[in-house]
Amino acid sequence: MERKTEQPRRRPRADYLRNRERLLTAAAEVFRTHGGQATLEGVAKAAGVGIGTLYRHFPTREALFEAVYRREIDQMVALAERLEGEADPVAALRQWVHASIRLIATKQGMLTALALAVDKSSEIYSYSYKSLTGAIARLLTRAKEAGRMREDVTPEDLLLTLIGMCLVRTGPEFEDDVTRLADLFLDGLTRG
Amino acid sequence: MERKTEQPRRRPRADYLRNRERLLTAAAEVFRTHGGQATLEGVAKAAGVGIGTLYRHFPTREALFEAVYRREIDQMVALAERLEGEADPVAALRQWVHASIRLIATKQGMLTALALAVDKSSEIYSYSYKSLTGAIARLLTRAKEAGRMREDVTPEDLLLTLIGMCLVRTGPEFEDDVTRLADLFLDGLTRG
DNA sequence: GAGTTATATGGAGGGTGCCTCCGCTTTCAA
DNA sequence: TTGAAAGCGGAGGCACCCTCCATATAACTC
Repeated sequence: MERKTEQPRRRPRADYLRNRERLLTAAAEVFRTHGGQATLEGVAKAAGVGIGTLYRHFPTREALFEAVYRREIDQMVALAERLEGEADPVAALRQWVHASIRLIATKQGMLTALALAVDKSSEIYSYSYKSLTGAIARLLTRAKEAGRMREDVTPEDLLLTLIGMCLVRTGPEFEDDVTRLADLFLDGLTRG
Repeated sequence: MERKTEQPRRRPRADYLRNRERLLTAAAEVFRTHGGQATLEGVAKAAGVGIGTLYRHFPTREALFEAVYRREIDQMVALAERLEGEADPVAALRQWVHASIRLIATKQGMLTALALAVDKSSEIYSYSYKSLTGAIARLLTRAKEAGRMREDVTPEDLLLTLIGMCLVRTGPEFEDDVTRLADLFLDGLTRG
């Protein structure tokens, strides 16, 4: 028998780490400016590496999206957890929605990129969907327990509506417009 | 001076009309099954014409979308006009929303196709947007005049939200899911 | 129904992006 | 210093985009 766990023979090569970092930085920038139509060759060029290198680091377009945006998803989840401490559960939910819209606004192209390119069966999709649904669920439950929220609203309802509203708007008015729409929706779900 | 209006010297050629019809039929089918990623070469093939013929009839991808879907937009507008006669203005609005979702459901791929491929400055976009906004405006005004609707809701709010909700769902559950979301939204806007 | 002309056809071809593959280079560590 | 594992880049094959034009054909004229 060999050893149970093969520990890596070598530490990662310096060029590997350097190129990976360059690719992520370049990709975030290129997606932000070009949206979902950004070409991967453009990302590689911006990062100053060959296209082959990009594909070895991120074998699919989705893998690249995932690496670029997982951080943002995690931020949204973390914020929801922090807001569980808020006294007013409806205010907490609304704050979370507003903050999420603001976050997405700074990453113009993120959502379009995800919606256009990401297969619903992919890992990044289910990871994001599950994390966010879970985060919303806790905020929602508190509001319901306080009797301040329609009982039949699910976390999915809220997440999907929020995403949909973000998808139909673009440009400089994004944050204001989407916030307005989301508030209309939230007003209708809440009491008090 | 020549004659003011040049009347066409000849009537349209039979093959022109035939091919145009074939292209529209094929395009509707291909978009329905493949969504916005459908290739135009695929459409030409399905129609049994050369790619060059497709491009002469519809010089851009958007021109083809426009020709295929203008009818559907017009249907939604016509329905809104018919519903202006309804006694209950809130019920009328809800009926319109439900019917629109049902219509879109049968054209799976329509919305994705439009959202992915259509530039916001294009003719089909502004035509659709204006027609639909106008149609909704009249339904909305009646509901407001009856004191049954938030005063600060605009037709754009409703249209964008509806489109957004349609964008985030796909598959066999489409109609039920989207109707549910839209009802949540409408409930929150209306009184009585 | 033959000739004339306007109109329409199809597909080759040049351009671009996708992704794979593999010979060469760099880094690590012995 | 040197062997080999790990990583690199870009050529190349494929698919699709769209244009262009030599060829084909429908409509009109007499």
